[in-house]
Amino acid sequence: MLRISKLTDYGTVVLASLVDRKDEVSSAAEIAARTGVAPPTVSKLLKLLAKAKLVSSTRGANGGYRLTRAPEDISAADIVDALEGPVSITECSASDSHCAYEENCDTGDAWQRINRAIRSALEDVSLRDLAKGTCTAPKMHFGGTPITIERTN
Amino acid sequence: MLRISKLTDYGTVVLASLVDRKDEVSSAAEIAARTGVAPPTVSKLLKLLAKAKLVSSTRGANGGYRLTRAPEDISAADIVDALEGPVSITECSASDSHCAYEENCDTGDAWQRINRAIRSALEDVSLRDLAKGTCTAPKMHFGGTPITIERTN
DNA sequence: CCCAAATAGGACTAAACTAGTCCTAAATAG
DNA sequence: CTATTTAGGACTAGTTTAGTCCTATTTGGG
Repeated sequence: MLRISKLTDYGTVVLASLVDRKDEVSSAAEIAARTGVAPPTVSKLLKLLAKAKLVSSTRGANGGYRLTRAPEDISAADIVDALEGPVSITECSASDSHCAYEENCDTGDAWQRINRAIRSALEDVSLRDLAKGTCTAPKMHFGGTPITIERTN
Repeated sequence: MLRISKLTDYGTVVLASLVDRKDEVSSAAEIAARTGVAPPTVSKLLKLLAKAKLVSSTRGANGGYRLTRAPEDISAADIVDALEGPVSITECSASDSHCAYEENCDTGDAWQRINRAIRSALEDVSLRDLAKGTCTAPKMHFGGTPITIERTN
């Protein structure tokens, strides 16, 4: 029940690989090599993460990405929001959807309580916590062969 | 982020429609008429819910479904489990998957903390709570036209 | 005893979403 | 000026989800 997408999963791996490199930039290719995630996918992820301001980018030769904030200040909620959008547990509790029965709806309430609880759980875990190890991707295989994830600590 | 499936959403609507009918059985067709959810879908849902023992079924003429327990004793977690399976937030924290790096993995920890928090949020909300109103489905449309959900209370 | 009303179970189709790739443009260091 | 690297978006393939339908089984009632 209730899965985050693989992309988000990879996203944490990518971000985790930047945790101990606050002062240097890493190119998408380097990150791909380090994490074992396919280069085009890393690239896509970094673009999304840059748009969400979780990483900053430097263009041109010797360019690359770095975290914009300390790993302690990036929460799992930030990552999920960046990569999956702020969609909510039910259509009906998503901010931009409105159901025709809204006026006399009491249910939303219960779902929204659940929703808030989930959010706060996600907000309580920082990238630092997630980066303690980096097994998030593992069960994954690329082209049939299991990938190798390098630990960065 | 983190959506439950529409089927689960409809599932709560279906279950909610049984809340105040503890002593009679309702046929799938009746429930479909009451909730506005398409009959085959209702049927499918009820089979799954019956398999999970959230409803009991009576076959044959005048048969139908009823809740097996009081609405207070059915949690949102039960419903999600019944309709989506006990899948977890990451592949890696799902009970039956094992990643190659498990032995030296500390990350799972953080995700699993999130996972537990989500579960407990789901366990804290009962069908009774969810049934206070029944707008869960609404934003949905069938064949392009918005459906009408009858309130049962 | 037979028929109609129901559920059980599973096969199947279509639509939506996700993952992943690739191409072109713009920026920048040397 | 050229090689490197990000930005942005188009596109494809694969998977998953939603939804439908068919056949078998059970059971109440005429």
